Parts: sequence; structure tokens; C-alpha cells
Amino acid sequence: MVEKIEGRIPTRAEFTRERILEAAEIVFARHGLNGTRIREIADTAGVNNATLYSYFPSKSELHEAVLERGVRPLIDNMVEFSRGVRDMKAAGELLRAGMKHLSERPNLSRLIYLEIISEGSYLEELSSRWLRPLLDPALVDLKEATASTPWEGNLAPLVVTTFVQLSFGHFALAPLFREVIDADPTSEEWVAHQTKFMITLLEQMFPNAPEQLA
Amino acid sequence: MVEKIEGRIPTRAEFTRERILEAAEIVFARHGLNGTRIREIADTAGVNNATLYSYFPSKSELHEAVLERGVRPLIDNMVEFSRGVRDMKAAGELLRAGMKHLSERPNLSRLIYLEIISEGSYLEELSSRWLRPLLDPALVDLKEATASTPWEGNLAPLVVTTFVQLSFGHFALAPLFREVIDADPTSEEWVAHQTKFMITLLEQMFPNAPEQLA
Amino acid sequence: MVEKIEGRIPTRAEFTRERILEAAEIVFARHGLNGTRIREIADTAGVNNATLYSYFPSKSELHEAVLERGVRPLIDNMVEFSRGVRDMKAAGELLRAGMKHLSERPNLSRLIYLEIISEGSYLEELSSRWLRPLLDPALVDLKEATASTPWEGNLAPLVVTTFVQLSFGHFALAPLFREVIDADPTSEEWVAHQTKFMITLLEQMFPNAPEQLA
Amino acid sequence: MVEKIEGRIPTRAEFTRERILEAAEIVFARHGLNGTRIREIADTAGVNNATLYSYFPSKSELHEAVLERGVRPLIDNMVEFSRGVRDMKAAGELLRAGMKHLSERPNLSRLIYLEIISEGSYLEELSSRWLRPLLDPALVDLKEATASTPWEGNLAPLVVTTFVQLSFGHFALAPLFREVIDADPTSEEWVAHQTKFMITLLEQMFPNAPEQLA
DNA sequence: GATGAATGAGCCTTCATTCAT
DNA sequence: AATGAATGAAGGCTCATTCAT
Repeated sequence: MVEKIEGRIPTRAEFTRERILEAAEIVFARHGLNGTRIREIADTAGVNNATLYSYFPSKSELHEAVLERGVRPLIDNMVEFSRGVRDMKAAGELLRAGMKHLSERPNLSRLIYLEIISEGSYLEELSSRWLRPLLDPALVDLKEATASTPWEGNLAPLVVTTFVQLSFGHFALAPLFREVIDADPTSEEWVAHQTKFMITLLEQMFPNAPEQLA
Repeated sequence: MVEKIEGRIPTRAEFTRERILEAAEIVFARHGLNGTRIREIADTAGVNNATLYSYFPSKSELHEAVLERGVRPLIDNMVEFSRGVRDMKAAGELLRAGMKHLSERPNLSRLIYLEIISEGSYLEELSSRWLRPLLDPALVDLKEATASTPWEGNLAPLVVTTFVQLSFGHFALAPLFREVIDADPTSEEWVAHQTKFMITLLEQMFPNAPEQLA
Repeated sequence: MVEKIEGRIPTRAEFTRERILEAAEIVFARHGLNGTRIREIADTAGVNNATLYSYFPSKSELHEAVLERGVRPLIDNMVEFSRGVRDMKAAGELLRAGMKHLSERPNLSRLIYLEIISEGSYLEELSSRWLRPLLDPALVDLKEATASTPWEGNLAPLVVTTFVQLSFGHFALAPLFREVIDADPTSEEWVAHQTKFMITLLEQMFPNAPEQLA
Repeated sequence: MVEKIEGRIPTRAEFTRERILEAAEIVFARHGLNGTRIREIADTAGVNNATLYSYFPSKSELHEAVLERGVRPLIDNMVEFSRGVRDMKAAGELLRAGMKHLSERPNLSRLIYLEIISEGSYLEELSSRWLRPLLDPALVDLKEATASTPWEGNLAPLVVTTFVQLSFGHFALAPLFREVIDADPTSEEWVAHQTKFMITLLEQMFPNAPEQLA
């Protein structure tokens, strides 16, 4: 539905559905599930209030559809990563790919943060389908990688949370960080800076990792 | 919690007011300003819906009072730091003090994150009264401190955002991180881990800083 | 209660009760029974919201007390008139006395008008205890007095309603009439004008009445 | 009632809007702006509470719309009168036309009276758009017409207030006058009586007016 | 496929009223 | 006698949702 099927002109219905999802993402990202007014989504999408209900049965299901649409590519990345060779280089690539996806959907991070903070019903999905697939293999790797580093032992999983925050938080907290850097954190330039920052940090944290990133 | 004025028994009204603020902090932290139902705050505080309005003139003013109450000690910390000697040791102390305050008010981080994400009206206060006083002197220090390190130039301000995220985010994203570490991130033990993690990271990022932290 | 018992200093309670009635008259006159907020009466009287309830059991009973207090002297006038010699002179005196009382309680007319317009529960009292005692004998007189005048027949009772309106309406509609006469209709001067107007009108309507007014 | 636009079937929305206005007129006429409960209007109109708000943005704007709708034809009458030849005949016609309009909207007088008594926000409109256009030319005429009559001087403007009261008050005070005449004052018969009464009174007050009314 | 119109439920807020002090 | 504090019950208004067209 979201990803247009190549070589086929999307029907009017598909087009409308897409517009609604797009609008919903923007509005939900700002006001959360409870705080969002259906009316605002409809207005943003340029459709009638009622039209929305021929595409999604309720506000909360629309919300879930929005989350699903944004999160799935992330999950796919993770799964791919966890199945392949998990060296520093791959980790770097994962960060790069993640930042790229997030910068294309700047509202996704906010949506996810809101869902986490409000302990929404999608939180478990996030955990079980996205975080754990990333985490479970990573923890094994980390145990090894952090051996004889300052991060060994209990600090190891915090490495994961650190990078989760540095990537997602960069977008979610953009309204505040804008003040810090006096520029738009979601701009191409600053996304690049943040990506570089993260990779540099990764290198510095694991200076003896077998394979270095370019 | 209730900042009792030494030597004076709080009146019934003061007690009720405090209960309301306490309850409001919990509920706002989960649902944000718009998503919160006054009824839920009243129920949590164990008072009638209407009682609330003899203490605060409106939902949004209650929200602001909650934020103000939580943020002010943070601001005081920052101001103190920015006026004193700003070496690595002081930075470490600032982190420690901040983490301590946040762990005593575990909902504060969520409140602030929600305010940032939804670009609430308190955001500007946050920026002007809290972040800038921290930032403006810090940027000067950082320019110097990051010279000939990987963080020099544009990456320098990202050092600030990183530590903001690692402290506040640790609490705000606790519902998700609980899954990662299989324990409560806001527990005394894990707050200590995270604090240690941050300080270790600080040391590693600036290995040549004149004064090391213990 | 209202009329102080001569030679006795009113107790504090009597004084408070009086202040409440005074305030209630003002506020009810403006907003009517339903539109009036108890709070506004209490504030006007300078007492606590709750104090009011130690004097009157409910808003509507306070309202009735206010009406009763204002209307009773009018009723007494009427009864006296209807029992005495009912000539033109007496009618003139009745008008004068009525206007005098109304000018001393400028809110009374508004209270009564509101009660009539909203068909309040006191309306029947007004009719049975005040209007009918005036009307029933008057109609007999009028039948005689209007004989061979333009007012005979069905128009006769309208003579009564006319003078009711010219007296009460002068005060009740003062906010509008102020615009007409560019002065305060309830001022001593204009009350005198209106009284004179009514008596002149009465004379003109019944030029052959046996006894003329001075 | 519903001022149908000739040759066009009113849409459902127009029909509903009209029903709401009609109902609002009835309820506001009894309870005034503050005393009226939106719910009662909705019930009277046979629509849902919320429907009302898709037609009028607030209770007070609905109130104003009701007043405006009722008052405008009166204003038009006045303006026409004040621009034409203003002799006794025209004055009589004005009274007749006014009484006709008022008898078709029997609640209008009550609405206006309530607005005057409670010094509502529409009072100034009433004065500036309705009363003054009538009054300003009339006062000039009256100065002339009352010369060497009992009404000359200060009593002249009271002639205007008298006829205002005799027309509007007849309807506004109907609930009380019903008791006096033992019949419905707003019935066709009694409106005719009152009209005749007023015109007779006018003639009697100005017996030497150049042109007599039929 | 889209929308204008309608509505039940709920929200924020206020009100009349009560009670303990 | 008076009041600060509390509350159940509305009151005005909005919202998510439905339905007829």
C-alpha cells in the first residue's frame, strides 16, 4: 500500500490513502495519539472528516498503520544486519542506513518517542519486532567486543541504548537542538554531522575492534 | 517530594496542592498536555474534579506549574556550573547532580521530552532559561577542549546534545530500555551504571583534559 | 427583618442578613434567577459564599425573599387604596406613592419584570396578591368612569395595564430610556417628570371625572 | 416564519438552521442569555446538542443572531418612517405595523426587554440602530407638536417612551396581563384592542394635530 | 469515492451546596 | 457567626464516529 507497486499507476483510492497516512504521520508526531484531533489530520490531508473512515476504521488503527509504515523498513534493516556479518563496518552501515531512513521520515522518531514515553500499545511491538532482533545478537557480540574495555560488564547494553538515542533522539529532539546548533538538525548537513559523530564515537569506544570503518 | 518549609506544618491547602502537583506530574508525563484528562489527575490525587480548579486556574497552567517545579532545580544546577570553574571535574559533578535530580523525579524527563517533541509553549523557556545558560559558556570551553580531537569544529556542539540525551533520555525512554537491560533503568543500580557510563564516555572523549575525574 | 425595629440596635446577624438581601436585589435584578451566580451576590455583600447559606436555604428562596421584601409595601398600598374612597385623587396618590417606593428601590421594577417575562414561580403571587386586589375594584370603577369615553368597553382594563407599565417600566427600562432623555430616568428630577406625565395623562383620559387632582 | 427565498427549496441545512433560530427565540425569551441552557434549545429544536454548534459558534452568537433577525424588520420600519412624511397618520401606521410585526413574533418583545433589563451587549445596538433613528427626528416633531399642550417641555420625550412601552410591553408582560383581561393579550383580538387603544390615546394626546388618523 | 449533516459520549470548567473548623 | 475547603451535578463546547446522499 505504501510502497507503490512499480509500473502501476496508483488508483485514486491508493492516492488518497497515502495522503491520509502522510498527514497522520505529521499530526500524530506532534500531538500523540490522544492529543491528536481527527479533524486536523483530515484538514492536513485535504479530505473530508468522514472520508478518513472509509480507509481506516478508527483513530487508533490509523495511528498503528502510521507507525507500522514507518517502522517496518527499520526492522528490515535490523534483521538484515543481525543475519549478516556483524563487524564494525556492518554496524557503521547500519547506523548510516538508519540515519538515512530517519532523515527521510523526520516525524518517525517523534512518533516512536511518543509511543515509548506514553507506553502506548505499540511499544511491545517495537520491542519484540525491532529492538530484540537487534539486541539479542548484539549483546553476544558486545560481550566479546567490550571485553577489557571500560564498557565491559553491565555497561555493555548501554552502548546499544546510547546509539539508539543518538540516532532517534537527534530527530525527535530537533526542536530543542535547533537552539543548540543554531541550525536545523534535520537538514542534510547536520544529519551528516550527526552520522559522522556517531561513527567516530563508535570507533573511539572500540579502538581495537578487528575491522575499522572507513 | 513536598518541599516542606522547615519548622512549619503545611496547611491542608498546601498539602492538597502538593498532592495535585504530584499526581499531575505522573499523568502529564504519560499523556502530555493535550492527551491528559483532568479527571485522571483528580482521581490520582484523590480529590474531586472541581477541587483542582480552586488551586490552578486551568489545565495548561497546572501543566506549566508542574514543569516549572521540576525544571527549576535543574536550572539552578546549570547556572551554578556555568558560573564556577568549568573543568572536567565540574562537568562530571554536573552530570552526577543532574542524574540524581532526575532519578528523584523520574517523570520529569518524560515531561520535558513531550514538551520538546510537541513543541509546547514551555519549549522556549526550556531553551532560554536552561539550555542556553549551560550552552553558551560550554561552547567556548568546548572549542578549546575539542581542539585537535575528533570532535573539533562542527561536531563540538553535538557533544552537548549527546550528554543531554544520555541523561534525560535514560529516564524518558525507560519503558523501552527496560527491555534492553531486563531491569528497571530508573532503579538506583542502573542509574548508577548510566552515570558511570556517561562519565567514562566523557573521559574517553577528552583523554587529554587537564583534570581527570576520579 | 427589613424594617428595623425602632429603638433596637440590629444584631450582627440582622445586619448581615440585610446586606445579603440588598446585594441579592441588585444582582437578581440584572441577571434573573437562573442567570445569577451565588458567588456574585456573596461578593457584592462582602461575605463568604457559605455564609449566605446560614441565612437562606437556597438560591431560589433567597430570590423569593428579595421579591417579597420589595413587593409587600406595594401590596400594602394597593390594599389601602382598594379599601378607601377610590376617586381620581386617590388614584393620583396611589401613583405618587407607587413611584416613590419604586424610586427608592430602583431594582424592584426590574426584578418584577424579569419575573413576569420568565413566568417565574412568583408570578402567581404577584397576580393574586397584588394585581387582583387592585384590579377587581378598579374594574368596577372603570366601567363607570369610562362610560361614554373612548375607553369604554374592552379598552377599559387596558387603562390599568397602561399605568402599570408607565410606572414600573419607567424604572425597568431605564437603561434604554437613558438614551432617549439623555439623563438618568431614575434621578429624582426625571421620576418627578414621569409622575407628572402619568397624572396629566390620567386627567386627560378622564376629563369629566368628578374630582380632579390638584 | 422561515423567510423562504422565493423559488428555491431550502436545503436541509437551511431548514435546520431555521428550526434552531425558532427554538432559540422561544427559550431565550423566557430565560435570557445567561439563564438559558443550550440543551433546552436543542431539545426544543429537536436536534442534538452538538448540531447546534455547527450552525452557530457559541451561545451568545446564537443569541445575537436571534435578536438581529427579530429586530431588523423593526429597524427597517423605523427608518422608513423617519425618512417619510411624519404626520399623525404616519405615526399611526408605524404603530400598526409595529404591532403587527410584534404579534407575529410574540417572543421578540420579551427578548428585547430582557436585553434592556440586563443591560446586555446588544443594548447599544438597539439604541443606536433602532431607537435613535426613530427618536432624533421625532424629537424635532414633538417639540412642535407638543407646543401649548400639557406635554411640552421635558415631558415631550416621555411621549416616545410611553408608546414604546405600550407596544412592546403589551407582549412582554403578557403573562401578567393575561390575568388582568382574562384573555390572551397576544391573541388577534386583544392585539387589535391594544392597537386601537394606542391610536386613540395618540389622538387624545394631540387633539390639534394637523392630520387626524382615520 | 467523497461528503454534508448529525449525534452520543466525553472534556474542561463552573456552579450551588455542604461540612469541618 | 463566619469561612476555607471540598464536591456532585450540571453547563458549554468538542470530538470521534456514523449515515444518508
